[in-house]
Amino acid sequence: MTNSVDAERTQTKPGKRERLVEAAVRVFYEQGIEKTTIADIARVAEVPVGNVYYYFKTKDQLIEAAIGAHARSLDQIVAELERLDDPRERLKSLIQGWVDGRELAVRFGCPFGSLTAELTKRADPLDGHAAEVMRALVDWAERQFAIMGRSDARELAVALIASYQGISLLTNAFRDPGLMAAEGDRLARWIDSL
Amino acid sequence: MTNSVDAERTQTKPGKRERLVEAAVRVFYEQGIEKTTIADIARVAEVPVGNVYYYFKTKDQLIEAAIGAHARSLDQIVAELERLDDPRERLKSLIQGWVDGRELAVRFGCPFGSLTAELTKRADPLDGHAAEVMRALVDWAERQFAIMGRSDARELAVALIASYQGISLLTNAFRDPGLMAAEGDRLARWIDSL
DNA sequence: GTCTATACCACGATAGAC
DNA sequence: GTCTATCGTGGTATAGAC
Repeated sequence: MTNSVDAERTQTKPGKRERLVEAAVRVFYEQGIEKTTIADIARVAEVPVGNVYYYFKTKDQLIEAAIGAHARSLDQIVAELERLDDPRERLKSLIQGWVDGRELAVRFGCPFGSLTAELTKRADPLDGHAAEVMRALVDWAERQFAIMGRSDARELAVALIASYQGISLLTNAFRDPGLMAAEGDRLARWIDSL
Repeated sequence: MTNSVDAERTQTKPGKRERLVEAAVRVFYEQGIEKTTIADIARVAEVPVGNVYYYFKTKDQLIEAAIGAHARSLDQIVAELERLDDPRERLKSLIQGWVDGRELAVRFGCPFGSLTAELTKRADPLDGHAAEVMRALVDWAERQFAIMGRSDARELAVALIASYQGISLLTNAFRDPGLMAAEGDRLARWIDSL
C-alpha cells in the first residue's frame, strides 16, 4: 500500500493522486469537460467521491492537472522524435503517430485539441495554459522546418498542426478513420516535397 | 404585436420563435452547448424563461433548431459562391469569407466546427445532423475541385475544410487573427497552383 | 489521510393561473 | 398563447466522524 519512502514521509497512498489525474485526462477527453462530474472521475480512478477534494479543492484544479499531464505527454513524444537525425523523418514520424491513433480520433477527436477548444469557451484563465502546450508543439515543428532551411518555417508549422487538428475534427465528425490515413499520406508527401 | 395575417390565424407572436433560434445559435457558439442554459437563451432572445417551452419542449430541440439554422446559413453562402463562374474563384472566395470572419474566430473558433465537436461527445444522435451539414460543405468543395479536373477532388476537399477547421482552432487558442489571414493566403496560393 | 453524509445551488422541465 | 411559481434532479463543495 505505502512504499518505504512514502511511509516515512507520512504521505498519501502513492498512486492515488496519479490515478485521479489519469482518470481526469481520460474522462475529460471522452465526455468533454462540462459534461464530466467529479463523481465520474472518482469512479474511474476508483477513489471515493468525497476524498477527491483532499487532492483537488476544485474542478478547475483537476482541469489544470489534466493540462499538465498533456504537457508531460507531449514532452515524451518530442523526446522520442528527437532521436531521429533528419527533421523530415521527425515530422513524418509525428504524422505517423497521428495516423496510428486514428481510431481514437474517430471516437473523440484530438485528445488535446478538443480540450483546448472547450477551454477557450470558459471564463477562467485555464485556456492560456492549454494554449501554451499547443504552442510548444508548434514551436517544435517550426524548428524542424527551420533546420530544413525554410524561411517560412513558422507558417508551415502552423499549417501542419492546423491540418492535424482539422482532420481530427472531420475524422471524428464523419466517424471515418480513412480520412486521417489519407491526410497523413498527403502531409508526408508534402514534407518530402519541401 | 401581431401582424394582419398571423392575427387571423391565432398564431404566436411573429418573430418569437426565430428570435429563440437566433439566440440559441449565438449563445451555443459563444459559451458552448453544455454551459448554456435555457435561461441564457431566453434572456438573449428577450423571451420569458417559461415561455421557451411552448416553442421547444427540450433543450435538444433547441440544439436541433440551431443546427438547422447553420444548414440554411451554409446554403446561402454556397448560393452566393455559385454566382462566380470559375471554381477556383469560388473556392478562393470561400476562403476570403473565412479570413473576413477571423475576429470572431479569435474569440470563439469556427461557429459550426465548435458545435460539431461538442455534439460528438454527446449520446444523442444529434451529432449525425451536424455531420450532415459539414458533409454538405465538403461535398460542395469536392465538386469545385472535380470541375477543375482533379481526380483526387475528395481528398483535396477534405484537406481544405480540415485546414480551415484547424486554423480556426489555433486562431482561437492563440487569440491571433494573423494566423487565419496567413493561412488564407497560403490556401489561395495552393488553389492557384493546382 | 479517508470517507459519509449532507448543505446548497443551479438547471431542466412542468403545472396551472391568466 | 403568455408567464410565474415551483418541483425534482443532480451537481460542487464542505463538515465532521473515523
